[in-house]
Amino acid sequence: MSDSDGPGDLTRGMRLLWRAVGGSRRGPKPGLDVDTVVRAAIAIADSDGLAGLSMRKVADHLGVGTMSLYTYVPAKAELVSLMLDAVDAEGALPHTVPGSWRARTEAWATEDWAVYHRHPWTLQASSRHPLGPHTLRRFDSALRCLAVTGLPEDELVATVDVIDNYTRGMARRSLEAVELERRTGVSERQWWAGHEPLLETYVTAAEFPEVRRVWAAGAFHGDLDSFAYGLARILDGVERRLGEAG
Amino acid sequence: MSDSDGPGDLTRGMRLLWRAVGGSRRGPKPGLDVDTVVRAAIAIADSDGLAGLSMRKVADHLGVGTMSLYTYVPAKAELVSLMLDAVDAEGALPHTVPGSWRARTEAWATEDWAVYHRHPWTLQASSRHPLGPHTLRRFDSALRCLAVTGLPEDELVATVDVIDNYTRGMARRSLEAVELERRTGVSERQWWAGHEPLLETYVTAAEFPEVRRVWAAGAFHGDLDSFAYGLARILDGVERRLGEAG
DNA sequence: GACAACATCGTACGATGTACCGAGTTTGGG
DNA sequence: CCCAAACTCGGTACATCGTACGATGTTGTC
Repeated sequence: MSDSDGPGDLTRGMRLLWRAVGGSRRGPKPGLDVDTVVRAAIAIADSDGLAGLSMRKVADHLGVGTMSLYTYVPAKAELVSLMLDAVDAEGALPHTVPGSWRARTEAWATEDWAVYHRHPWTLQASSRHPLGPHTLRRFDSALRCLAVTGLPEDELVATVDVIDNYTRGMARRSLEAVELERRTGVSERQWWAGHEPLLETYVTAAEFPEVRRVWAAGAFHGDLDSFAYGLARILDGVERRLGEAG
Repeated sequence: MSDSDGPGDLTRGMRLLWRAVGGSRRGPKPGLDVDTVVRAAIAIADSDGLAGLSMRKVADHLGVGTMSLYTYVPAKAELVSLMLDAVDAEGALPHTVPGSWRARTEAWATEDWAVYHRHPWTLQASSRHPLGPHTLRRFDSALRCLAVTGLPEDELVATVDVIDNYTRGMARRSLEAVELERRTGVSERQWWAGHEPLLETYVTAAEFPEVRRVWAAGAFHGDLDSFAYGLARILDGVERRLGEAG
């Protein structure tokens, strides 16, 4: 993760994201287009992660020279911005789900959770990328999920932030195990089995009493769906707020 | 962020983190030690970010050859693991704060928020690093903040996860603006002013009705402390759960 | 005093993003 | 119809990165 995957000139990236780029007239017909490059890059990131994404790999995948990519994309940072926005073009928008605001919000969070598992690299990308049209459309849809609650506008935005951050964070945790297995071939169960003696030694009840207590109670191996549990708590909190306001 | 900042051999990194490294007898006295290297690395990351952290810079800062660092640290990934754990050694543990569980939890979240602002690079590091003793001690302390609620152990862990993820996510958002200004010299207010015409053009009421509505209501420029607001909603949700259980 | 174990670090290698420039291709304006 | 402008393509080159390797020097133990 790094730092340098942030966009350079924001306005330049913005115009590309919003497809406000002047179509050229003269010169040879381009053999590729931005979307093709972005699709190829996403395919590579899906299988190799963000660190495995290099301009050379994308170019090879497309059968062109590395530097030809720079005809379509000003730099890697902008490419990643485009990738992030392209991912948000997938799938249905949550506000169209029938039922209560709570049902819609749960559908939205669950769908996002699935997207993060389909494209784990989205969680590795820094969040300093400019908003593209598809990302903003999803944000609009999320706001609409909660609009019927009648919450004031600033609280609405803050509530969407809570749910969004929670979903990202839990997906990140869940993906750690998956990524660990992909890279080392060690499953989570095997990892715990292999490290249990080490943990028993260092994680003493004297120094970490509460950790030992919940560990002994099986809190780390239980079958509580902690994503759904946490989401339910958050939505309970929102509901209570609705009651307060009237 | 990348991908390659994940640790290689987990057991090797673990032993270093937990300081289970055999002290050597023979040979010249080491001129440095692990903690000195880690402190220097943290100082650089604080000012230059994770991407600005290179082994060469750390070595220069310490007045030694680049490769000498590898005497103390097996690779950069393990160095970052050590840095993350070292940061968690700072400050008081939240469970010692007097008052209700709610007051303690708020203190804990606020303290973490401050840590993220003191060391923004901790949010850029991937979360695939092994847990060190200080990080685990903070986790233990967080569990203790909520233990008096009487929640079942698995729900306790899930609740800590909710709050932790929320805090990280909001800190990340807050730091975007800070980092943007640091790198480009453009303040958030200036950025909005500069992009307002562009936004007015592309973010149409037809395509993004709800975004336009909350924008017009000033939801993005208001002075709602959205971090505190979201935290209050989450803790409300926890309280309601306590009522349900008995 | 010899030898094993260690610290130090110069050199070198393979990646990476991308600046630069030359060469080839298309097309609008005269 | 022609040619210069505007463009695509991509090879080469450079700076920067993590780090493997091995030579050289230093220290503690027998």
